[in-house]
Amino acid sequence: MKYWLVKSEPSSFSWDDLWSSPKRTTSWEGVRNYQARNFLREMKRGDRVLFYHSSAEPNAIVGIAEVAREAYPDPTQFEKKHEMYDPKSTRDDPRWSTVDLKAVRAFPRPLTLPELRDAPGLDKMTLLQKGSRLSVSAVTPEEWRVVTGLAGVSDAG
DNA sequence: GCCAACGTTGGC
DNA sequence: GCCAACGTTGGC
Repeated sequence: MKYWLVKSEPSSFSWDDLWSSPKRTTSWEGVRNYQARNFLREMKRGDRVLFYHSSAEPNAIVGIAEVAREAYPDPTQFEKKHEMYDPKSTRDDPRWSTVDLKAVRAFPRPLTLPELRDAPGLDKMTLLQKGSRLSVSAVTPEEWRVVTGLAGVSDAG
């Protein structure tokens, strides 16, 4: 099992939005960055995913989700009227992928960006790198252990 | 609101 | 293939 992190601006889609979705699950549509897309394509059912609120008050990891469905073509790339429509993508060779994410558990409290920056063992974490804008990133098992430890949760699900 | 950092586009 | 210009992200 691998570990990941996804960012979302809560003003567009928050942890609470995920939690209140049918089956606590949503399709993670709209990723339009190749590196992030490649990570989506690597995800396996059951992989664990940290859910991060960006441009938020506070900026923080707020919960754990899991991969409920592995990568499939992002339908929004074919919808002409959709904001994320990509005229260069074809049905034969879809350019963009999405996965389904399911909320597993909320953190007891948000684990804020300053706390993450202060934590020993997270200095290499993609989220914390200067200028990192990647909306989907890989998390190492050690980083996962540190983050869930700080949050005071086990990963029992 | 500012602006550094980044990814993408397009002219050459 | 290079790289300047541009648009976007996202912390502050």
